[in-house]
Amino acid sequence: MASEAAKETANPGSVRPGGRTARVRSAVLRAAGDALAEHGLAGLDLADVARRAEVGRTTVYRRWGNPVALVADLLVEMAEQSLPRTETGTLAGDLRANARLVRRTLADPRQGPLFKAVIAAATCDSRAAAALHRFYETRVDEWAPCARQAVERGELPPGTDAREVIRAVSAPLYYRLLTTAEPLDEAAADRAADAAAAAARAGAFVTTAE
Amino acid sequence: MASEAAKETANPGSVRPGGRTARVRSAVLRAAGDALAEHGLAGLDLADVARRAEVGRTTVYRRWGNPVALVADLLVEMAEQSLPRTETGTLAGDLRANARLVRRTLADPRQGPLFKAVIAAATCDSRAAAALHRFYETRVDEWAPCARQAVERGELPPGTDAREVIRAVSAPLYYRLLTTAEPLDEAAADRAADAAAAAARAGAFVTTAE
DNA sequence: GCCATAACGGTACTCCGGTTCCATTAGTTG
DNA sequence: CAACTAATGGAACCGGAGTACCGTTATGGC
Repeated sequence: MASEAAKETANPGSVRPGGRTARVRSAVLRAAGDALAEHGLAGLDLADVARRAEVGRTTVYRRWGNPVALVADLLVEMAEQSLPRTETGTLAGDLRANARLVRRTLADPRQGPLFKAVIAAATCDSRAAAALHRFYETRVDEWAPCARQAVERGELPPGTDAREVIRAVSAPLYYRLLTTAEPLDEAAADRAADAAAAAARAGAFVTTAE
Repeated sequence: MASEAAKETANPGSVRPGGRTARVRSAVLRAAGDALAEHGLAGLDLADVARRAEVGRTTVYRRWGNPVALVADLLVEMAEQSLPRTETGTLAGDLRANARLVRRTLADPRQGPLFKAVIAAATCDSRAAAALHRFYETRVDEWAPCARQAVERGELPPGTDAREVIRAVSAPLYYRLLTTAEPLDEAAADRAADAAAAAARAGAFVTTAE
């Protein structure tokens, strides 16, 4: 009896997710990414996004409603498409590869501003924050195995928290991106990787018992 | 001849910076801090700030104009008041003290959200970004001596970049704050300090020649 | 291929964030 | 302490962001 009363008005796009709806979504998300990269989160105007996506203004307001909700959806999309990791055989090599990949992303003229905007959105809205956390969770999980293998190889002490090692590589790069005016060059990436490797070897990421 | 043509309309508050003007500024900045801590950057409404500060709506719009400009000014204020650092006599001790101070700040129910908001603002506006960079520059400079002393003591290799060591302590804490849902506990702070110390001892922050 | 309806998109409207105007208050200067 | 004017703040105003309405399109089930 509750069949039509229960769902009320489930978000548009959830009942007929194929065809046009999917096309609209991807066009809007792409446009939103462009707009974010250009003007940042504060300059994100839904009407402008609709224009760029060649989609009705009404549609964007109905399906997303506000800028941060749109960013949250963009993050879900971004989390889905992860790029493969490279394996070099040594911890130092793997971490450098990771650091350089992160650096290249953050220094990219489109991706860099986009990541900044997405982080800003996460600080404003808990749904966006959850989406961002998920995004980084998948990214870290993708690379954690290289630290785990280093433990097996004997390069790192047993009990080392593999995910924490990977996070230690990214952290200085994000910190530099957000809090300094200095450029994110390859030297900074290598330094971040080397520092993480050194700290890991010294046992800084060994989880004590628990 | 250019005496009155040159300045045009210098921002209100710059000609008579004393008395009431200063009082209004500090009331507005305090109110802005409260509002940011509560609703985040996206929820920052200038009219609301004016109400909290018991100041005319017009005044806030005239002197700051938009949310990010207000945040930028707030950052200038925050940069001025730096808290003194404690000295323990060893690198490990000093870095732990620093890490715990940073952690306490970021975990604070008012300061934490405020810092998030301020970082978000910096990603939206270059003036806010410049103010944020200045803020961290002064904070890092405040603590860099402890790494410099460690070099003199022989705890760290010569040529170590002291400021980079301090940044390495904060980086994982900010990274965790922004990209994960995990809490910022004291263990995380100590781990950050230990990792930075280990990396520094291993020479990860030695600036090669130049 | 046909029907029911989810989802889109144009138009008209509303409401409030932001501005303008001007009278009032209070620093600052001589 | 008097005159000058920067700065404030109330009130009226304006424009555009966001909403409501409804006809049109095309998806998904049969």
